[in-house]
Amino acid sequence: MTGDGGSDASGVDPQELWLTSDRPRRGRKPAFSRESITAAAVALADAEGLDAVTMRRVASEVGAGVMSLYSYAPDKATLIELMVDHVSGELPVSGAPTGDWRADLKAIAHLQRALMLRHPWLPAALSTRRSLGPHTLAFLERALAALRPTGLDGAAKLEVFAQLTGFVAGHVAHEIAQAAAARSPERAAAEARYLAVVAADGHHPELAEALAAPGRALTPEATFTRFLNRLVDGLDSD
Amino acid sequence: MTGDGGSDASGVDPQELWLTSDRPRRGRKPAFSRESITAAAVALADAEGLDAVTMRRVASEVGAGVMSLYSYAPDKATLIELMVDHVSGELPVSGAPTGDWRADLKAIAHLQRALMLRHPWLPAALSTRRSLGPHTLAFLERALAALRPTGLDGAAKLEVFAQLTGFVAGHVAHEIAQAAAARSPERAAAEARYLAVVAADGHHPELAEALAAPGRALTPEATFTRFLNRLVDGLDSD
DNA sequence: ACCATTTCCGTACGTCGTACGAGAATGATG
DNA sequence: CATCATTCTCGTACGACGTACGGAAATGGT
Repeated sequence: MTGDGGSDASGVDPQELWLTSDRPRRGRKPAFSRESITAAAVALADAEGLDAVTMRRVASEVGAGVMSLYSYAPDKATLIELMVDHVSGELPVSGAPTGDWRADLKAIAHLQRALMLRHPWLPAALSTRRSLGPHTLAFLERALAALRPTGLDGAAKLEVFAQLTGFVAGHVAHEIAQAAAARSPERAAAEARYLAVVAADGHHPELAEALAAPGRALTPEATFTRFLNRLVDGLDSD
Repeated sequence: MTGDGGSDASGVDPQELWLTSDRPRRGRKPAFSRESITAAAVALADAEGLDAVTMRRVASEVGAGVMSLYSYAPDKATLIELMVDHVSGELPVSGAPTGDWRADLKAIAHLQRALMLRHPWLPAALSTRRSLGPHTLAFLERALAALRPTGLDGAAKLEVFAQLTGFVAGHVAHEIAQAAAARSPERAAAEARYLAVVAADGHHPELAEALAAPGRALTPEATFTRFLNRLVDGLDSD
């Protein structure tokens, strides 16, 4: 318990993390940094998935002892929040509102999607908890600015942003799962075989028909854009 | 490796789980059942959350040895899929299409939301993997029937259902998180304090304003309905 | 009576997050 | 420069997890 202003990452409030001032005047000098540890964790997750992010792996990646990490983040959940905010720093914060708030909102969603495709673990990490780090907040600020012309009240604007983010995360998660399934033909074949059995049992005529009608191959991008347009275009109808 | 038709739960294909015929003619009689184990796991998750569902806890809840569970499900992930399909059995399968497919689709979404509120671990369990058990398929069949009047092709109908489910899961997850936050005033106060600091730093004018404008208190139900309407009402605009 | 088959489950292994606390490094103070 | 409080480093250890292994027990077919 160091009171406020210490650089250690303990504290009751999760938010207190983002408020820690950076340099204590006494004591041993830190050999690592929150930044480098977070970056290593992100690189690990990008390369091998979120499950590969263990305290031991991150520590060895960064050349530290395992327990040293706990000087920079009080627990693993916090480290993941740091990761989320870290990659959120890749989101452009400039690009002020154009006046067409629908277009602005769609552009924002596309930025989020691109980020999540670049860091496929992000939707899963977001589903655990909402982070409120500086980069996340900067992007939120941009989204709120874009929503200004709607005249919505504060709570509604925040709600729209949360909903939009949730929508993008859900879509990208699905998109990634599809891509992964397509990459392992054995799994895909097994599922197809199973569905064929179900379709043949006579109790699922609609499913049978849906599977029989091929439907044109649509890029994930196109599907995303279509649903996004539907959601955003309906946004001011109360 | 028992070939096909055995009651053990092994097999390369995850789907094979749902195809296992139930009674092998030889060997010791099972002391438990997939059903009772799954039900115990569901009860546990309902009462203490998904993290409380460990093989040891489920086994002790059901009066079995830990390793006995593996005669009924090949691994924990499969057990969770069983749980998902189990609670999906609570979804009414009757209630044929009324002809107004938008209303039907909205009703379906409301049913899903109610189910997820009753089993708050469900959104998290769904985010891991899509299950295709008999109850899930029965409900999918109903949704496809409701979508028939749209004239969408098979792939598009499946996509719409996946998207709708994802939307509901995302919304309910958010809803549950909000409710949990509201129930622990300390956390809420900490977050409010933190946001106040951020709002006061001058770099987040939009956020400051959004927080200042109170906005009427809207029930989660109302918010859900609003977003759902937006999504569904835009659905046939190509 | 025998045996193939299936289930039951105690034991054990490797991995995880992380509590503890001893040692090393540092800046402030005399 | 000596002391000391402070801060960081990290080896060790603990409990909990998923689950592989394999022997014991039960069952139905022969």
